[in-house]
Amino acid sequence: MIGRMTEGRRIRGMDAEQRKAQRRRQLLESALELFATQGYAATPIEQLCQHAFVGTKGFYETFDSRETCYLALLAEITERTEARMNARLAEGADEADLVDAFAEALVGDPRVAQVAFGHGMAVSPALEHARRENRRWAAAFVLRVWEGAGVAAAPGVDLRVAATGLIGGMFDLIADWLVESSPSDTGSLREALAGFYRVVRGGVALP
Amino acid sequence: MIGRMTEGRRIRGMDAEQRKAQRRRQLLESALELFATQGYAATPIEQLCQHAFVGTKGFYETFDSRETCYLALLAEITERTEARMNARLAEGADEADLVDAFAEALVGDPRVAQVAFGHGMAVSPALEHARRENRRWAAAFVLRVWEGAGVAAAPGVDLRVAATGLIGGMFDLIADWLVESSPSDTGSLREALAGFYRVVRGGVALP
DNA sequence: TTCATCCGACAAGAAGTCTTGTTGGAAACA
DNA sequence: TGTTTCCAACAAGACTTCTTGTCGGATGAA
Repeated sequence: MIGRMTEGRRIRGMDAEQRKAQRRRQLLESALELFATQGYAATPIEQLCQHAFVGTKGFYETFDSRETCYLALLAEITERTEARMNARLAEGADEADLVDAFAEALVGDPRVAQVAFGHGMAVSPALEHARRENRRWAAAFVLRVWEGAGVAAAPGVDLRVAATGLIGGMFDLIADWLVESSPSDTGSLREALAGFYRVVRGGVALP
Repeated sequence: MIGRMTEGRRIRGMDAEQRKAQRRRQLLESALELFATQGYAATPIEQLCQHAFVGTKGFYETFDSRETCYLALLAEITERTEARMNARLAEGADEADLVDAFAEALVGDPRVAQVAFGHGMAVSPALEHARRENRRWAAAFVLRVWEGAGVAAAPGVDLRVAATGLIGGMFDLIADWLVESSPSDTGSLREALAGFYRVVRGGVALP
C-alpha cells in the first residue's frame, strides 16, 4: 500500500483492459462452439463459463445476460460477413463471385452457419424438425405441380433446389409481411408471393 | 355405489371422451392465440390453462409437455393447409391459383401465419429481430448489386420482393445443407446457392 | 332435494437457471 | 521470497417453471 499503482498490474503481458477483452473473446468463441453444437436454448451460462475458463462473475461483467452474449456473437458474425462482402463488391467481383464468396464465408466454419441460420436459434430440436418438415412438404408439392405442368428445366437448373429456394423465399416474405404490414393489408402479401413465384417460375423454365 | 355405471356421467350433454376432446380443442385454441401474440417461449403452461379454462392437471392429461402441445398445434395447422392445397390441386387449379390459395390460407387468420412462420417459434423477440436485420441487410446488398449491374426488371417484377425472396431462399438452402450434408461437402452448397441465384436472376430480368 | 361424480383451482415439491457474494490460489512485482 | 492484485472456482439465495397431489364447488342424476 506504499507506492499506489495508478493502473492495474499486468498479467500475462496484458493490462486489465486487454484481459477483459480476452475473456470476451473466449466467451464468444465458446458461445460459437456450444450454441452451434447444442443450440442456444440448451446451453446454460455456467457451461459457457466452464468452456471458456471464465468465472460466472466474469461473465456478468462482460455481458448483461445470455441473450446479450448471443446477440454480440451474431453481431460479430454479421459484421465480419458484411465487411467481406462489401470488400468483394468494391473489388469489382461479378455476381457469381459474390454468391460464391458468400458461400465460402459460411463453409469455412460451419459453426458460423449453424449459429446464424441453423438450429442454433431454435427453441428445441423437435420444433426445428417440425418446421423443416413443413418446408420439405411444400417444396415437394411445388415439384409435383411443376411435374404436372410439364416444366422443362433450363440447362443448369436443378428443380429440387429451385423448389426449396422458392419455398424458403415465400416463407420469408410471409415473415416479413407479418412484422411490416398490418394484418388487414392482405393485398401486399398476395402480390409479393405471386410476384416472387413468377420470378422463380420464369427463371426455372427460361428458354 | 348400488347401480354401478359402466360409463361416466354426461355433463353438458357430453360424455367423458367428448369433454376431453373439447378440453384439447380449447387448449389448442389458446395456444394459437397466446403463442401468436407472445411467442412460444414466453407462454408458460399455467397461462395456457387459465386462458383455456382448463386445470393444469387437465393439461397434463392431454399433452405430455408444452412442446408436445406446440407440435400438435403445428401438426393441425399443416394438416389443414396441406389438405386445402391438395384439394385445390385436384380441382385443377393453375399455378397462380395455388399460390393465391396458399396466401389465403394464411391471411384468413394471421395467428396461424404467426405461429407457423413468425416470431412464434423464436427464442426471444430480440433474437428474432437480429435475424431479420441480417436478412434485410442481405436483401439490400443484392439490390445494390443489381442496381450497379443495371438490371432492368421485367414487367410486373418488384425488385425488392425478388431480392427478399432470393435471400430467404438462399438462407433456407443453407439450413437444408447444414442438416442434410456433411460439413465437408461444400460443393453441394456452392452449387445450390449459385443455381438458385441464377434462377432468380434469370426470372428478374426476363426478356 | 340429495348424492355421486367431475374437473378447475389451488398447493407444494422438484428441478433448473440466474445472479451475486466470497475465497483460495496463481501471477506478477519488489 | 514476500506482498499485492486479480480472477476462476465455489457457494448460496431468489426466482421461475414444471409436475403431481388434493380439494371444493359445480353439474347432473335419482
